[in-house]
Amino acid sequence: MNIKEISALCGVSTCTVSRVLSGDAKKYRISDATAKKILKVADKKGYRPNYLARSLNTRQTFTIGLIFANTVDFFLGRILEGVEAHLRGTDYQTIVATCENSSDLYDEEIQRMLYRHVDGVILYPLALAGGVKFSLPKTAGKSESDTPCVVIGRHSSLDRDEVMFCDREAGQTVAEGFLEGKRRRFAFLAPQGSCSADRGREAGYVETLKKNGIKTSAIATVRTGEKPTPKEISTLAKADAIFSTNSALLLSCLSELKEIRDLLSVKFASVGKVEAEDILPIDLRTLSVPARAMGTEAAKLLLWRMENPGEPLRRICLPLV
Amino acid sequence: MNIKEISALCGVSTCTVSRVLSGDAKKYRISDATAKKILKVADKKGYRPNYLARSLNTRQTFTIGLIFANTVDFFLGRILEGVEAHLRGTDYQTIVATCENSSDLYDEEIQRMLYRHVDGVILYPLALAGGVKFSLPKTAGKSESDTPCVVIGRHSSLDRDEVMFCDREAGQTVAEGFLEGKRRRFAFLAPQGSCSADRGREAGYVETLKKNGIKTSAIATVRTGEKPTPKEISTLAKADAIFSTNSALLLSCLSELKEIRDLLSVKFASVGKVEAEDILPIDLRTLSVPARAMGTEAAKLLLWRMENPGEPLRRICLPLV
DNA sequence: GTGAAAGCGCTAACAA
DNA sequence: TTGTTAGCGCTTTCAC
Repeated sequence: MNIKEISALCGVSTCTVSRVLSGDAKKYRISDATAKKILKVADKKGYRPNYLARSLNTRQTFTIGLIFANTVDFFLGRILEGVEAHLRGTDYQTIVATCENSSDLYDEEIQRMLYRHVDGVILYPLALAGGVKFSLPKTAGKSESDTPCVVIGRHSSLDRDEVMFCDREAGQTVAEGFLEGKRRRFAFLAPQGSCSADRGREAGYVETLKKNGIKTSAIATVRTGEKPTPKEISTLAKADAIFSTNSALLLSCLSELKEIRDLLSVKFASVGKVEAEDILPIDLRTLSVPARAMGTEAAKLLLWRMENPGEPLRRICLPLV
Repeated sequence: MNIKEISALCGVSTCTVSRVLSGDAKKYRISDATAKKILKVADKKGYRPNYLARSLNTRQTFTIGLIFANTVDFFLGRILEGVEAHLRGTDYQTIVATCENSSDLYDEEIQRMLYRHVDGVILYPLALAGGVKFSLPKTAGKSESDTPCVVIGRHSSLDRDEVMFCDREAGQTVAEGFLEGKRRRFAFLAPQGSCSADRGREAGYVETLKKNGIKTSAIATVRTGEKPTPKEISTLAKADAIFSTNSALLLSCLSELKEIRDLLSVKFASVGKVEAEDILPIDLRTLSVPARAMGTEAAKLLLWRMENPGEPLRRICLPLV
């Protein structure tokens, strides 16, 4: 059932049908009678416009690309739900891509999105190996810089609108909690890749500790890979306050840590809710990541940007709770 | 940069360009010279075909719709990665939709996918309120039944290819473990909605217990909502072996359960990995859900079905580990 | 108020 | 081996 058949059924031209069905009946001052007739027939026949054909003309595909450099477990679903919650009621649809933390895939997926003519992109960027600077996708070109894009969760070198977490503040909050608990030796635990979120949390944490008279020598930083090494575990074991940038990472270290240290004498903190928190036999404080809100805010910001291409960049920061 | 410009640059017709760039140079016996020339120019100019225009002709959009009735936490990201891993190297792209467990949204999203002319759909269906039978989406029509579709995780009333978990076997495995542990009073814990996965796990569990001489009166079933009621908790407290169809659900009950019962005297089992499993002060056995594999298998099955529309239905069952 | 006609970028039947 | 021509379903001038 297409516009042509409808027009035949109604005895009007395809273009009149198009006008009515695009909601432009008023604009073109189409008579109520014809408009109603067309709408009725279209409804009865279950007409659905072909968005491919429409997009070919309008250069709008009503698709939003969502690119995750890696899937962040709980995260991804929540962010997605947030995005969709905001997009619901609009005609936009989400295309997703995950990149398994590979920079080649990351670049490729960005290109694929552009090829698909997405109207905008939400990007959770890659965390690079330590020391490597964030870089523009290799194939960065004009078309890319023209597509509206919101960066979430981590900074990238792209100069775009952003929705971030208040990572520095989170580190600060944790440090303050540790200080109240009269701790003396501190550790910071993060995964090996470098991302702005982890760096921000570390900075806020270390800064606050130092400001309160803690010496650098009493603050250890551990950046661990898939499996923590014995050396890393023993570094952690010396601390009586451990802040991990990532709950899953912390938990994966605990089973080894408990072999060489009494866990109850340590204060823990980490980012990301832990399901079994209240029956866990440790003193753990977790900060929740507002993932869904991040999705919603990112979608909101992206739609706004699509309407307002000339406006200055916006940066939103969401507190961890 | 479109096919027309390329053709002008090469001094050939658009259709020759189209043939070469679609990889059909051989098929149409286009001379090596022209083919090479076209490829070179296209490459130099960074030509990217417009897939909208192509799809309008071919009636293939090279998109796969992925519909999640609800986001299953960890699950969603893993399934998505599995799907994408299989789709990588093909030209297919994934469109996703989540439905927040709402049956209205679920129907709507299915319609949107069809409207988008996806080439195939992977569907994680809705779990309905207790007693309600699974139903076809309200707007089920011809076009829908024509779109290839693979159902994952839970049965639906749709008669389609499926990738499921071996739920019955999982229940059986758990029951056997409990029996070895000389347990006497058993419980099964599930969320309130009814889905085939939960029913299968329950059936395998109860069946095996009964087969081993356990009386019905010694097997309790608890179907709980968001928050377990005191009554539900006290039912659970009577058991010395508790199998939950869902780890998160189990954990959410434990904090209350521990107030009225010594957790160490209970054997627990549940489906879904628990991060902190080895430092958790309970006797818990978890079965892992092969979510990524499910994604991969579903994608594989869907592509196969798209190629083989006439073949009989296939049902794949993935063991929980 | 409505319609005719051109065209979005590409593919495919039919010629040559 | 290549080109001509006619669309795919829709939007959009421009004309009446």
